[in-house]
Formats: sequence, C-alpha cells, structure tokens
Amino acid sequence: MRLSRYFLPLLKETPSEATIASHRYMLRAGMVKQDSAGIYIWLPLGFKVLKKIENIVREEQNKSGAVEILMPTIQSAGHWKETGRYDAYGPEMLRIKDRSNRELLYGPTNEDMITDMFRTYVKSYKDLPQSLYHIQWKFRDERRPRFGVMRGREFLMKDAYSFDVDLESARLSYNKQFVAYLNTFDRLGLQAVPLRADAGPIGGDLSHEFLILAETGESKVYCHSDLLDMKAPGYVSEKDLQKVVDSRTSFYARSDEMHDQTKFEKIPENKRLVARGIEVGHIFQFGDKYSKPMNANVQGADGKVNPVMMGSYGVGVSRLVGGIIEASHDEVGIIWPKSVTPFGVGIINLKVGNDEVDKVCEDLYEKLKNSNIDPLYDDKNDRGGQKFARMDLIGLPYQIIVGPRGLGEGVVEVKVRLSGKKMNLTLEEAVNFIVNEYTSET
RNA sequence: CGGGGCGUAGCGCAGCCUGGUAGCGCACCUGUUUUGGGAACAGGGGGUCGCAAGUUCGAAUCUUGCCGCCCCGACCA
Repeated sequence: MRLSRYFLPLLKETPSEATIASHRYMLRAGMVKQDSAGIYIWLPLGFKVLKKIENIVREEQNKSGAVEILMPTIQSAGHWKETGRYDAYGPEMLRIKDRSNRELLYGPTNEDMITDMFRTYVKSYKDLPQSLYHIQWKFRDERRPRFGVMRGREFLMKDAYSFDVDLESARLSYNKQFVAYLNTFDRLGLQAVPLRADAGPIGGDLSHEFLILAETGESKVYCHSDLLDMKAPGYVSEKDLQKVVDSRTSFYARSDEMHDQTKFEKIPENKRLVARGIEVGHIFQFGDKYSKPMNANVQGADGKVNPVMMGSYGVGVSRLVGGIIEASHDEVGIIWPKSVTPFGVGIINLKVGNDEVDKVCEDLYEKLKNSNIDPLYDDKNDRGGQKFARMDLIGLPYQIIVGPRGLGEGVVEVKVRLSGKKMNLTLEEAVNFIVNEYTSET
C-alpha cells in the first residue's frame, strides 16, 4: 500500500479521554474512531489488525475440530425466556422492540439460541461430540464503557459451544479448547495465563479464564511464576490432552475473587507472582444448565434420553487489539507482533522526487509485495522526522529507510522497531532479511 | 449505580466569574525557502460557542430544562 493513497488519519496530540496506552495509540495511529460511548468505527489500520487476530483465532478453532457457523446479532427474547435468563441478565442486555412490538435483543452471548438450534437437529449420541463456534459482534450495555476497545459496549467475540453425551466426553471438549487457547494466544505474541475461575453469570462447574499480564489490567493475578515459562503445546493428541491441561492447572493461578492466601503461600517465595492482567478468554463447562430447561436431549447407546452436556468458550477478539498494544508498546508508539501487524514492513522514502531514491523505493516495494510481505510505502512528500515518528507510532515491526546519503554508499537502512537496531544493507540483502524474518519462524 | 467534571474549528485549549457579536497552538490550503528524527516565514479557509426555552437593547458568558461525553469507585468478556 502506498501511504499517499491510504486512509490513515493520525493525531499528533492525544485526545483527552484516552488514559491508557492502547486507547491513546489506537486513536493517535488512526485505528479507531469513537462514535458513541463504547462504540467504535474501525478505520483501515485497526480493521486490518482486527481481521488478522480474528483469522488466527479461527485457524486455531478449526485445528481443534470446532466448526464455524454464524448466528445473528439480533435475537428473539423467546429463547431467553425459556432459560429464565431474560429476567436474570439485567440491564446490560440491550432490549429492543420491533414494529410489531415483538421483543428482541442485541445478543450479549448465544447459549440460548444455539441450544435451540441444536435440539431441533440432534437427537442421537451418534452425532456427538460436536463443537460449533462463531465470530460475531456482541453488545453489552456496560454501565461504564472505558479504555477504548478494551471495554466497549459493542465488541467482536469468538464464542464456541460444545455438545457431548456425558461429562467425561465434555471434559475432552473442554480440554481441546483449553489447548487451542494456549496456542492461539501464543501465536498472537502473548503470554496468557490460565486462571481457575468462577463460572459467573453463565453458570457451570469447571471454568478457566485466560489473562495477559499488563500493568493496566483490570484484574489482580496471583500465580506461580513457572507458569509463565511454559511454552505453547502446539498439536496435542487426544490421549495427551488431560496431561497437557494438568501441567498448567496444577500451578496455583487465581484472580482476586478466587484467591486463597494460604494456598498461595505454599509457593516458594521467589516464585510468587502478583500482577495485573487483562482477561482475553474465558471457558466454561456447565453441563445441562441450558439443555435441561430447553429439553435439548439426546438418546444414548443404552436407549436412555438425557440432556446434552455443554460448554462454552469465549475469546474477546476486539479486546485483544487493545490487549496486544498494552503488552507491546513503548513511549513513541505501538510495537506489533509479526503475526498481527497491519503491514509487514514500512518503506520510508526520505527524498520523494529524487530519481534514484524513488527508483529504489519502487523496486523494494514491488519485490516485497511479490514476496507477500505487504509493505506500507511512505511515498508522501513530508520531512524525514515526521516520517520516522509516524512509522514508529503505527508500530510496524520493520522499517526500510531509503535516502540519498545511504544510496551514495549503495545501502539502505533496515530498522527493527522492537530493539531499535539499525543495519545498513544492500537492497537485495534488505529484501532477503525481511522475507527471512517472516518465514524463519511460524 | 454512587461521586466528580466537561461540551467553544478535525485535535488540544483560552474566553464565561464582571453580557457588547469569538481567539490561541497543532492540523488543513497557497506561495517561497527548506528537507536523515514531528521545519521557517508570509498569506488563507474552516464555528448556527451541544440543543431548547427564558432574562436582556444585546447571551459563548446569566437562569431553567434536556442531550451527549469523560474521569474515580462498585460491577463486567
């Protein structure tokens, strides 16, 4: 993309409402624009990142065996009355009436709807287990939206639902999602900690929440520090699932509400970690909580009819955009992990109009495009300082700086955003370096 | 939901107390000189001062009502 033809409305000054880094930078880097409290327009740069995160979440869901569907944002109140949640959910649910005075709502979650869908089709244990997910916009009428997209009212969420014939099988489905979450957050460049959680308003027996550590996090985290050193498991066969899950859940790791100081103090003192975190995922097993009142029953091999055993698994996709920035920024701007960066590399032309500089930039631009690097070429006729500051702010992992001074010696400058390290390389070397950075690790 | 605050140009703000027809910085447009870490000078465009009613000869400024937004706390993915 050529910057001169892109839509990137940057702000030099920080809007007064933004108090945390991710909110400040998302506004300044032209990623989002607030339309009303907790509701945002996703501008091109922000939208690209959102889609990249969404795709990683999708790929890991697919790998786990979950199947994608898409449920509507607007739901009928009927299903919610059947489970008793219409009254239980409270004012955070946005209730709407249509022209015929029918009661509708903008979905804050989808257990009721999917259970209704499931029961009309599935009657036999032979069709189980089943995991379905969708990635869809939700609405919760928060009393106090804040922190930009981290706590919006409208937000993009992946929610998966598992259906099993018994609790033992349901545990397997739960574990698959648990492992999928470890892999998902790893690919997003995040260190996510699974905490034992309270099932909360969704209800259930077994539950974990996944938090990324950040000073601005809303939850307090107490955990064994070795948990942070564990690497993502990658592919895990069914027979090893429980072992992998146990290897994480055996560590003490809890949020404020579930904290048990006595148990915490059994951890060696130098391994006790108290930090703050941002919740980016939450998984629940809740058995027949919805299937029973909704008569979502299946017939087993023994001929008996029982409610299907369910779980649900959420990831805050739009919240992750902010969460990643909280976890990865410095005093001048964002530092994107390679997996979600809106562009692979920024090319800075320091002297637009100079034949040689223009030619080298165009050459780099074409070569990188053809190597699937998706470069952003700053071809605007601005001063150097402005270009550097701009590129640092939007946080692409690599920059290639092309100017007459370097070209006089036959080199361009490659800058690594994270380390600040700069290298003088020939044009070919620069292209090879960037391509290699994106292919050497997955 | 408790407590506090703010709505004046795209962004950041002053003016309001003490009423007289709107200003500063950044951004934007034109020109000149510049050009390797957010350039300088000159000229210029952009506002029903959140909305409505009231007081007044006259309201950004005073009064009342409404709307919107933010911050702290409690709550939440």
